[in-house]
Amino acid sequence: MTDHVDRVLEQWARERPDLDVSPMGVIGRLGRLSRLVDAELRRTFAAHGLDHASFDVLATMRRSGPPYRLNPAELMRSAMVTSGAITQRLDRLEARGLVVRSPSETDGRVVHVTLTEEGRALIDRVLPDHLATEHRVLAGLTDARRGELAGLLRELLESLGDRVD
Amino acid sequence: MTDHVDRVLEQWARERPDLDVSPMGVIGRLGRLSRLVDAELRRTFAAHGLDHASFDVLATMRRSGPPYRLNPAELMRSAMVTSGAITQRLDRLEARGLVVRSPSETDGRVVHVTLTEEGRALIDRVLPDHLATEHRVLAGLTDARRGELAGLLRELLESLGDRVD
DNA sequence: GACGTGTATCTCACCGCTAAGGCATCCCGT
DNA sequence: ACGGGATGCCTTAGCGGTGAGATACACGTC
Repeated sequence: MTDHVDRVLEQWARERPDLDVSPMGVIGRLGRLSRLVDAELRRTFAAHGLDHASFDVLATMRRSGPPYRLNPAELMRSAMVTSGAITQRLDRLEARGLVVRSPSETDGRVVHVTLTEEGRALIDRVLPDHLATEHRVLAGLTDARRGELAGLLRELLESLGDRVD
Repeated sequence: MTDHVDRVLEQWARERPDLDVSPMGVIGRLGRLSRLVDAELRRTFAAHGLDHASFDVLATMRRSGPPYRLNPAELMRSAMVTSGAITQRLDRLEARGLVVRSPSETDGRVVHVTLTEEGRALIDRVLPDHLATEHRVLAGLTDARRGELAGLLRELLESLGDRVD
């Protein structure tokens, strides 16, 4: 009963017994899991004509609550991508009529991004499907194990500076 | 003491109390952690003139042991990317003289990829730095917590079909 | 020994992200 | 009032990945 990473650790132990490769037990698995999960989520997004990047922006704006308005800078921090990536995401979403950009009246540097009615309708349509997919992905863990995992991941995130407040 | 994902869960609870967004507690954190860790590892790779893709191929070949020879298909399964991605990775590595491709003598479809002496020297030079970075990334967890986390991630990976043997 | 199915690799068009830099605007100390 | 640093957003070149498809070869079956 081993996974791919156990195999990798065995190989390193044989080839480079002088090195301590134990952190790969966590980091290697994080990477593989992230790829597997993303691939799974991607199919749900595609079924609604979306990709991960577009979904992320729409979801971030939706959960911010009325009036569904954020700035590119806020979206950038939330998504952990560069400003250029946000500009391009917004270009695509705006071209599809899912968001609109407008200049701020109080700060000439700032742009308001607002979810359109179609954007809000789309994300509300996708969300239940998306959550069903996420549930399915985690179906292999009991609720208790899921709670433990979420707690450990939060600990690690906080130690890396992913704090709020 | 909350992280970004706790904030997200609060927002959804306010905006869509009808939905069970609990799986985001795991999947959202997985995604953020993966991005943060990748960004950290990238800097170490860059310091040696590498990127994640190149490092991954070189490391896979190195840990396979003498004669440091694998096929594109094996690299593809290990890296979980498409065949096109492997072709391009090998093109780049071959152009730098870090691997060589040669036709199989026994199967006309198969290509042998072999680590050159420079390739082996490079990966052995990068590895200690890379492992030091991985250690640093996990420094916020005790050994016991790291073990728990690795175990939970393996459980989830196995439930998603990432088994060997 | 011809055929059909499956496997291994490569090709190519397209897509999203990064990194670096540019420009406009705001804020603050003097 | 003003100069300098910070901030917000956009631009662009280049890179690595996907997805669909092409090509070549292997192998079992009739």
